[in-house]
Amino acid sequence: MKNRYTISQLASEFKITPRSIRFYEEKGMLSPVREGSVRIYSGSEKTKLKLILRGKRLGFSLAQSGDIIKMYDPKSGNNKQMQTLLASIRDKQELLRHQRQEINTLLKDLKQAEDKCLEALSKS
Amino acid sequence: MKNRYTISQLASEFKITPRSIRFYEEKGMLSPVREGSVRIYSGSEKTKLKLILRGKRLGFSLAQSGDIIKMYDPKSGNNKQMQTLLASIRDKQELLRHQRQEINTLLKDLKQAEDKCLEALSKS
DNA sequence: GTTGACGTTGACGTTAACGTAAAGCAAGAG
DNA sequence: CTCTTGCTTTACGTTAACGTCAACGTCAAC
Repeated sequence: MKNRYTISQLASEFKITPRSIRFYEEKGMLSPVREGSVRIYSGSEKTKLKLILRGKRLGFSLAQSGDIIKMYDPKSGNNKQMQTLLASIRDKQELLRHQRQEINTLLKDLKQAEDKCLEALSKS
Repeated sequence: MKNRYTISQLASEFKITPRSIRFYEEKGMLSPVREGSVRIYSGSEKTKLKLILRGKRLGFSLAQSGDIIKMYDPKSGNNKQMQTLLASIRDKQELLRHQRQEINTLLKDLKQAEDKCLEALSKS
């Protein structure tokens, strides 16, 4: 994994604007290193960005995506915090399984719609 | 399937406000019958609403949810329109399958995070 | 007959997630 | 040295998706 990305490299790779990346930083979700005043992104920062965008596509808010990201580094907090984290991880899993179920439902419905389309076309 | 719902019945059933339902109507996504001036929702209107909300949970915009809804009634348009509809149905299917894949990826990652949590807790 | 629950239509306010424009530094090309 | 390119910050604008509020109608109940 490469370890040096400029803001516009990431922007073009993920098809977003630099503005968005800076915005995510404002929200405390990214913390690139500075060289002088320019932002340099490490591989793990890039991964965070990827997770943010994936979250977006799945309909999560930035805050929610932020929560998910936090789950990736155990943060080595105390015992109680760990329990809390574990609980929220399981919540998120539950939510994702539910979402997957809804997608399956929609896919089934769309398959029916597709069939109706094909039938209509065959009769023309 | 019942065939008469008032706006607040639907609102409370779906845990949203009447305001939201009227908003969806403004956007042309619902068209309840009027009795005098009050809105009466049929079973199929209710189904539309359900689809709108499901779309929302899956991260679709209202416009996108609107597109999905249109796919459910073949509209009996002409041949060319049907082809277009079929194409967009397949696009949406593709998108949903992709989303499902992303969910699976996230679930895998969360499972790892969960394991790391459990391990950290067992050592305390 | 008025109170209260429920409905209506505007109109304006709000939040999230950026876009856009202004103004400036820093480094390489000509 | 100037020009261009890419990055920076600051600040205001925008869009989607509602929330909130005001002002009113209506019908049953007390």
